[in-house]
Amino acid sequence: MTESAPAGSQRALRRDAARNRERLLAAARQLFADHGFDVTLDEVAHRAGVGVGTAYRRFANKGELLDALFSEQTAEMAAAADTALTDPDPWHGLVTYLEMSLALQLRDKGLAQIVSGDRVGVEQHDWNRQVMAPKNRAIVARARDAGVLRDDVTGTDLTFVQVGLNAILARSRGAHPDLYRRYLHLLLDGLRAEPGTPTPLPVAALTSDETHAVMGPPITPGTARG
Amino acid sequence: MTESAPAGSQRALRRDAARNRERLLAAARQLFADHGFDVTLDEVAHRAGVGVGTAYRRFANKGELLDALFSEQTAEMAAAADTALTDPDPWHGLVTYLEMSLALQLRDKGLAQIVSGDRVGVEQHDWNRQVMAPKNRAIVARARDAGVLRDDVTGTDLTFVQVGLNAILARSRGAHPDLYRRYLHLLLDGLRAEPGTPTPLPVAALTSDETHAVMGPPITPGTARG
DNA sequence: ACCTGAACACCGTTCAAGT
DNA sequence: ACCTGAACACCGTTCAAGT
Repeated sequence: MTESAPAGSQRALRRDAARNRERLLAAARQLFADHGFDVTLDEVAHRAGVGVGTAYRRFANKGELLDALFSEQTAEMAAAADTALTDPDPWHGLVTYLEMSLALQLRDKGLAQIVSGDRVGVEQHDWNRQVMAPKNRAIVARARDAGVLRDDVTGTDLTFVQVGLNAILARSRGAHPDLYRRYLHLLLDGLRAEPGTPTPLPVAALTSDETHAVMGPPITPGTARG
Repeated sequence: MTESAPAGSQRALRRDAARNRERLLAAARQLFADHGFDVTLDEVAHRAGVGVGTAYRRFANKGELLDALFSEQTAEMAAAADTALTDPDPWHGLVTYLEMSLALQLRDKGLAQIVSGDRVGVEQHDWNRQVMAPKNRAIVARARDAGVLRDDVTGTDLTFVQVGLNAILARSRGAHPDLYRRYLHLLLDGLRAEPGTPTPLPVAALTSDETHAVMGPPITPGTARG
C-alpha cells in the first residue's frame, strides 16, 4: 500500500525500472502459464535477472504481479465472448464461448486459477467485473431471448459454471486434458430450454482406474510444500 | 517411511502414546472441520496438549493425519450411499445421495477438501476407491437400468460431478451456503434420460454484486500466506 | 528513484537430548 | 518407546545499505 501515487495518473517509470518491470512480467507470464501460481517469486525474479526486492517495488505482492498479467489474458477471454455475441446462432455462441474460455484456461494454468477466483489481485478483478460480467449477461440474454436457454438462467451462472468445470480441469489436465468437455456438455444439456433427447457426449468417461489415478494423492510423503 | 512395522499388523501402542494419538485426532477433527486443511500442525499439537514431534511420531505428515480422520467421515459418506441404494426410487436415490454428500462437505471443510482430491494421504484413499467407487457404480447402474438416467453416464462421473460442485461450494460456502444446489440441479437436468421440461431450480442465482463479492480477492494485500 | 540481497516471519518436517 | 522443543528448509515479504 503506497499512498504516493494520486489514483489514476502515475509518473512514468525511469527507463531501467520500466525495463525491469517488463522483464518481470515476461518471466512471470511464462512461469505462471506452465506451473500456475505456485512458482516462487525468487524464481520469477531470477529468470527476469533482477533481485526479489525489485519485484516488490513494482508489485504489492505476488498476487498483484499475476494480476498485472490478467489484462493480457482477459483480452483473450473478452475476444471469445465477443465471438459468441456475433454468432448468428445464440446457442452455438454460448457453447463455443464456454469451450473457448475453458480451452484458454487449459493452455494457461495461471489464467485458470484467476478465473476460478483462486488467487487474484484487486485491480483487474474490477475490470473483470465491469467488462466480463456484462458480456456474460449479454450472451445469456441472447440465448434466452431466442428461446434456446432455460429462462431461469442468468449471467452469473456462467461464472459458477466455469468455477465448477475449472476444478475438473485442474484435476484432470495432466492425464486427460479434455475430460472437462464431458461435463460441460452434460451441463449444457441441463441448460437447454427444451431438452428433447440428450446429446451424445464428446468425451468418454474415465474408467475407475483412471479416475483413481487422477484423484490420487498429489502429495507424496515427505515432499509436502508449505 | 518407517519400514519397521510388518504391513497389516502393528504392535499395540503404549498407553500414553495411544492417548496422545486420540487427543491429536480429536483436536484435528475439530480444527479441520472449521478451518480446513490450512490449520497449522503446531495448532493441532498445541490444542491436543502435546509437542509437534509427537504428531510426527504418529503420522507421517500432515496429510496422513487428515487421512486418519477420513475413515470416520467416509463412514458418513458410505451411509449416504447406502441410503441411496435402498431408496425405492432410483432417481430420487441418486439425487439425495448427491445432496447428502455435498451437505456433509458443507459441514466439514476438511472432508470437502478430501473428496475433491485437494489433499489426501495414501491409505484411506485406497479405501475410498475400494468402498465408495463400487457404491457410486451401483447407484448409477440402478438409475440407468430404471431408464431414468442417460445411459452414457458411469460411476466415475459422480466423482467428477462432486469435484465440480465442490469447487462452487468452496467459493460460496461463506456467504451463500446453498448456492451449490442450484448447479447440482442444473446438472441433474442434464443427467436425465428423458428430460422433458426443465425442473424449477431450488436456489436463486446470485446477483452480479453478490457474485463479485464471492469471487472477490481472497488475499488482502499484506496478508498472503505461504 | 531504484536496485540488491540479507533478514524476518511462518509453517512443515527432522532430530538430538531427555524420560 | 515415546516425548519435547529447538533447529532446518522453504517461501513470501521487508528493509538497510548501496548506486
